[in-house]
Amino acid sequence: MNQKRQLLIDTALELFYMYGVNSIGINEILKVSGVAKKTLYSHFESKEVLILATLEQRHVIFIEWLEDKLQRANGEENIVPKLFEALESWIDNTDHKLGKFRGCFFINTSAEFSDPNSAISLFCRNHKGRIHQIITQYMPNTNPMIIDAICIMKEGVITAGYVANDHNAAKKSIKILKRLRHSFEC
Amino acid sequence: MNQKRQLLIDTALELFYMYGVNSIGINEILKVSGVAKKTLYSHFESKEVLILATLEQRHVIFIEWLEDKLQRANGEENIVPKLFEALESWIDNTDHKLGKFRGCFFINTSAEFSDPNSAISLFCRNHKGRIHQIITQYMPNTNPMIIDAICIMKEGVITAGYVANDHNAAKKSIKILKRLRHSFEC
DNA sequence: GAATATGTAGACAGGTCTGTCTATATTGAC
DNA sequence: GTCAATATAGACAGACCTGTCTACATATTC
Repeated sequence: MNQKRQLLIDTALELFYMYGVNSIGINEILKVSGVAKKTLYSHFESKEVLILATLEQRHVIFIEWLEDKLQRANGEENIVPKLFEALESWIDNTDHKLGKFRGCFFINTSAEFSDPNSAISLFCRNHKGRIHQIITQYMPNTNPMIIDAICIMKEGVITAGYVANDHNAAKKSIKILKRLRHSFEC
Repeated sequence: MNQKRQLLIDTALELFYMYGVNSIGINEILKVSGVAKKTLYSHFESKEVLILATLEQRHVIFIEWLEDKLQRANGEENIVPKLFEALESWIDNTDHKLGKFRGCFFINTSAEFSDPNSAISLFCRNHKGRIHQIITQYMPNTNPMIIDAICIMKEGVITAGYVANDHNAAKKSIKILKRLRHSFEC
């Protein structure tokens, strides 16, 4: 059944994101989902493959969330506020689409895998590249330096939000990027 | 002996940083260091206490490294280039003081501990606060908005360097921050 | 030289982990 | 009703984990 497969992915993503992929064992996922071990291993040949499936799932959800936010901006100069307000609502737990904030699943998962050429590390790297692409796509007339600033600061905001428990970085970023944009106009 | 204690901390820090705290067992640290298990547990009452000691050690090394770099800047406007060139050399492995680059030890370790009130998470948070303080201290006449930008981008550069394998973010940050500074002067 | 502190080596307990396997139950197609 | 696919429950193997413990060795201090 694809239902069981999906239930396993949903349960695993929830637990992996909240507690870290190395802290959650297969048995925990089975207990919470109520699925049998044999069923899990008929859908996923190993835990690593299940982790990759949860990364894929998170990737799809994150991009849906991001594009939904960016589409609401009217005019290119509104992309930055929309993006960073979205990040702020994620960090503040006032937006529930991405679950209770515990940093970036891709950053956290990368941190647990030391081999930069592992399938998991590569997936996380590609995810970040894809996000960069999407932001660029929504800002075709914006100076590349500003796009770079947005992408660098976005990572900083998420990291500071999780590790340093900083809830103001997003608002600060909007002001900083506004000023940077103005410096190109005068 | 404090020698054994120090050897354990050095070995543990090296392994924890390279592979992640949950991927390295006590036995691995004992094997590499050649110290007996009883000795380890006479110095550290648990693995968690050992992890805290390695965080403390990394904190001291990182601050020494950072202050050494910042002290070489002549004039406040040179702090940003010095800081981000330092980050670049860390990421590029041309500076060996912080070991082979595998992201930020504090970010990575935070990612492995889900309880934000655990001693480990708190230590990581305080470390980030201390770094913010030091940067502020070296730039007493700089606009707070620029300081915020520096701190947010610094996190972004380290994260992008590790997860996305981006080696250009530091150079880009220098240009962005230079322009931001100029926007305050004219 | 005796006493004390500090070290080594590693067995062991009790728990967790991934992944395999057997035996049985349920479901849907024909 | 029968057959095949898909599910369940959970024992089990073999490995690894942290932390305790015993027995013995070495080094320092008095």
